[in-house]
Order: sequence, then structure tokens, then C-alpha cells
Amino acid sequence: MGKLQKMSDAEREVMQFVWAAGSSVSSAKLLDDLKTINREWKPNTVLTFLARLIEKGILTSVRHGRSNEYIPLITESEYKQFETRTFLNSVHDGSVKSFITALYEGNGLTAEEIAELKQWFSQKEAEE
Amino acid sequence: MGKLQKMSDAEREVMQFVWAAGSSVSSAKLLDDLKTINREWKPNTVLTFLARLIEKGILTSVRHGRSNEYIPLITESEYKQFETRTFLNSVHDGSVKSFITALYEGNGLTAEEIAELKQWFSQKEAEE
DNA sequence: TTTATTGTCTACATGATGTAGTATAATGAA
DNA sequence: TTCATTATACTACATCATGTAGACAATAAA
Repeated sequence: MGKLQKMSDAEREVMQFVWAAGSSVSSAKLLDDLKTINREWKPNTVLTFLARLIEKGILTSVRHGRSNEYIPLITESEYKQFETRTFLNSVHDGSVKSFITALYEGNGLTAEEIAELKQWFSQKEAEE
Repeated sequence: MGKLQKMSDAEREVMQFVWAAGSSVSSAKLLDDLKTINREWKPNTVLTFLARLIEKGILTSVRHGRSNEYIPLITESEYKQFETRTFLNSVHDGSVKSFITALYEGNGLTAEEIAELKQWFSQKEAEE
């Protein structure tokens, strides 16, 4: 399937609909769903994105009659893990604390977020 | 100066040396410093990176005699904030908790890191 | 004023991305 | 069984980012 690769913005938009649709989607439904967010993509354009998602190890497809069924190879959560890890390594030398500190210093953390995270960490500690 | 833009990998490597050098660096010193990490860059190659860093709103330069002095327009910390915010918005819909959860679920958080972060949050709370 | 140095401009190949047309293959209708 | 339909696969192409650096210009030093 090839090594997992980062997806582009457009691919991400499409993939979000694939994930939202459940364990698999027909192209027909996907094309239809995509209409709801008026992205003026020609069907072929979307098909190209899907083909690239397959090359990138994120999707796979099975022929089902005259059309394709698209099936995610990884969950959205797994994908986010991948991107997050990659980002952390390249920008913060792998340090989560550096990440949090950067946000905090840039006033990127609201009081609510801090409270929420503090609670999250307390809970994790409790679980141990 | 143009809006702040993301730097490329090579630009980041160079920029790290600029930041490390203090409030400003001469090109001579920079070229010299860069030799220490055997990146086989021709001087002109590095000069191109510097020019692009200027276009991207990260650096500026003043002519000092026949050579240039390069001066960061933002600190490394400020730059990290920028990248971090951008990443968070594109991958985690701006949610720090989503970020932390992704790492945790992917076993990207060691026990030490959890402890460290928990402590960090407690301290922040205390400061309020 | 000539020369050596250092910077700016220009170039170019490669790869990613957004965009979609054209060819092909599979299927249902006649 | 043949043909029209139709969805997919293949191909194309412009634009932009990136790594790489040569050519030319400006300027300080001798």
C-alpha cells in the first residue's frame, strides 16, 4: 500500500467525508455528500483526489459492480496521530512541552483550555 | 515586510543558526557556522535561503560595509507559535485537547511527559 | 582605477497540488 | 450479442515551492 504520506488540503476535505460516511462509501454517495459544501469540483477532480489518497496509503477501493467503494485504511484519529507526530518532530524536536509552551506564550491557550487540559491530565494520572 | 510565511526545511536549518547567533549575524560568520554541520551548501545557496527568509517576513538585513548583517524579525519562540497555531487549526480544528488526545492514543506520550505536563498545568493554575 | 569580495538576479529541474479532459472498460438495454 | 451508457483510470498541464547554483553587479580595498 505504500508508506503513509501527508495529504493535501483538498484531499483532506474529501477524506473527511469518507470518514464521516462510516466504514466505506460509494463514489456516488461521496460525490453527492460533497455537493453539500459547495465545493465546485468536477467529479473527475474528486476522483483524482481519491486516486491520490490511495497512492498515499490512506484509502483503498473495491470495485462493486460498475462503481467503486472507497474504504479508509486508517481512522481519522490514526491519521491525526501521524500528522501530529510528524509536526512535533519537525518543529518542536519532539517535545510536547515545547508545543504547549509555544501556545501558552503566544496566548494561544484560553483559561478554559488550560482548565480542560489540567483536568485531562489529572484524570490520566488517576487511571494509572 | 510581507505576511509571515512558513519556512522550508533548508530555510529552517539556516534560521536556527541565525537565532543561535544572537540579535544579528554577518553573512561571513553565518557561512562559517554552517560549515560545522557539514551541509555542503555553496555560499550562494545559503544566500538564496536568506533572501527567501526575508521575503517570508522572518528576517531582514542591513548593509554593513560590503557585507550584510542579518537580523531576525521574530524570535524562534514566536515563529514556533505561528507554526503551532497554523498546524492546530488545520489538523485539529484548533483544539489543543484533540492534539493531546491524538498523541496519547498513539502512545506518543511517555509517562514522564504526562507527569511533566501535569506539573506544568498545576503550576499555571497556581499562578492565577 | 583595478581587483577581489559579497550580494542580487535569474535560472532551472523536480515534485506537489488543483484542475479536468480523454480514453477505456464494464454493464445494462435492445 | 452488440451497442450505448457511464463510471473509472490514465494523461495532461499550469502553478507554486524547494533545492541548487551560475552570472552579473556593486563596492571596498589596494
